[in-house]
Amino acid sequence: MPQRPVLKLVDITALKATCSVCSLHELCLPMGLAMDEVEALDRLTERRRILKKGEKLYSIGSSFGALFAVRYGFFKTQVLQEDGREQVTGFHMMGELMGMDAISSDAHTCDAVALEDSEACEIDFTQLERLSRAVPALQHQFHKLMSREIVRDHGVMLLLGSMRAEERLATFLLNLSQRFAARGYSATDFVLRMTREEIGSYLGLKLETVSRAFSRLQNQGLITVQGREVKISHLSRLRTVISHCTS
Amino acid sequence: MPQRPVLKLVDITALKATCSVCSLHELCLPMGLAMDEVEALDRLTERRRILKKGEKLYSIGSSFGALFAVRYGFFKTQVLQEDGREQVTGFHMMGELMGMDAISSDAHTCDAVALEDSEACEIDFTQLERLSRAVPALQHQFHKLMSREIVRDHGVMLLLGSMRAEERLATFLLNLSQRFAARGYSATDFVLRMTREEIGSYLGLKLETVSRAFSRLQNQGLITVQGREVKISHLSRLRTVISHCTS
DNA sequence: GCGGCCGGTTGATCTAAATCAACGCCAGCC
DNA sequence: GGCTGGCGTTGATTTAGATCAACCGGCCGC
Repeated sequence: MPQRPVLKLVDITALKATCSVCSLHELCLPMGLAMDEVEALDRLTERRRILKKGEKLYSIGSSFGALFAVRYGFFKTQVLQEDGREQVTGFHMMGELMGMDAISSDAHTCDAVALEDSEACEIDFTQLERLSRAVPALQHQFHKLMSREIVRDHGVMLLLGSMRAEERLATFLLNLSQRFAARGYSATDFVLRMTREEIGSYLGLKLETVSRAFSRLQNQGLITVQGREVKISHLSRLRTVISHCTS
Repeated sequence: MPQRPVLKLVDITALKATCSVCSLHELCLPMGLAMDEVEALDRLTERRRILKKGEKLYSIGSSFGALFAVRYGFFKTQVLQEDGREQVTGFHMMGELMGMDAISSDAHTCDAVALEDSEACEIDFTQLERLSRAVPALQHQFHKLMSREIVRDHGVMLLLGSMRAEERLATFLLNLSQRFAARGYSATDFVLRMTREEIGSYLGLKLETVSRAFSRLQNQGLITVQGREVKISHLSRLRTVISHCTS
């Protein structure tokens, strides 16, 4: 299995417990909080949602009451248009916060679908606002996470607006690599949780184009792909693909 | 001049004054606040930034200390890549909040450029966080505005990822129309503040393609364009362009 | 008044990616 | 064990938009 935890990971019972002992501490909402503050946060996140592959965490139009933090597993979020066209707006892995799009209208504006068996913490939003009024560090961390989402989206807009297929795929792989690395997994060997079609939707490409881009990166000796298993052979050279592609 | 205020607008001295008397009340941060709460907000927004066309409100990399609310005028925000390619990430008109991308890293991640002579309120972010801890309605309104930004970006991602040129332009025009209308201006007659190239960058198209798309919409009798003056002759038919284009 | 430049339009040609199509592989299931 | 359907790859062809190029009109500065 190409994904190897490198950080010490707490055992499975601890994983089932609260923020205070959660290994995602440094990625998620509790970051930077004092012990007693984390314990207050614990009380907001008692509900867990366990999902099988393919199940929805929430749907477009459903009423908004809580944010979700990915505990383990993998999600995609997608928006759709009247005519059925859909666009994957993001992939979400452990420690990442989902559902912030719903605050503005009190209803979810996208579907969140588990791409493998997953678990998420449910964080009541009214209570989160209440607690963050009392805990400045939590308030600020929450604002940072919302802001990060905006920055991430701008990055995707740059990608969709001005990159060619190969650059898009390289950018996507490097982003995954960096996020896996931040979680203690290998930056170079990982298994994709999504289909070529989902990658294509996210990158604004058709699945055939994604497949060809994979093959081309492989022929250039930058990566090895076999289905969903990816090995990045040259992280630094892969970086140079972006914006050196052609023009 | 095709842009006619329809709402009552306060006179120019009032416009120069505080949130309490600002005509953008219902669009901006003060929305939903009680009178005394708005007055507290006033104290955070004493600084004004007046910019000539072309000047920058802030730049990529500059340190973050405040958000900005557009008072009058028009801005674009853009991100750029090492190789110089740039992407317009948004256009911002009065009542809209800018700079939220900078919270996550304490530094601005995009340039904000005035597209005409403009003015913005500077809102110290530390103080805004402090005040919003005391005023739940302000806290919630701020969260809504950040969330709206995320939703907006998802919409652009959908556009960039799955629409054809004509649909993209129609979507863009309808969005402007709706925002002008919300501010008491005509929904059908307005003057664009940006060049074809800037529109193109925002929509992921080259300027020639934007120009041709304008011409095609005009030939279909949906709009009238003369340079930057746009008249939407068939709002509802323009809406059907989106997602009915071909496929 | 004139020249130059910027922004915009339009035409001709090129090209990256979409589309159409065939095929291979594997997993799950009668 | 063989069948089926989903997923992925690859090839041939088409096409939307990019690129290259010419031209127009208005504005600014000299």
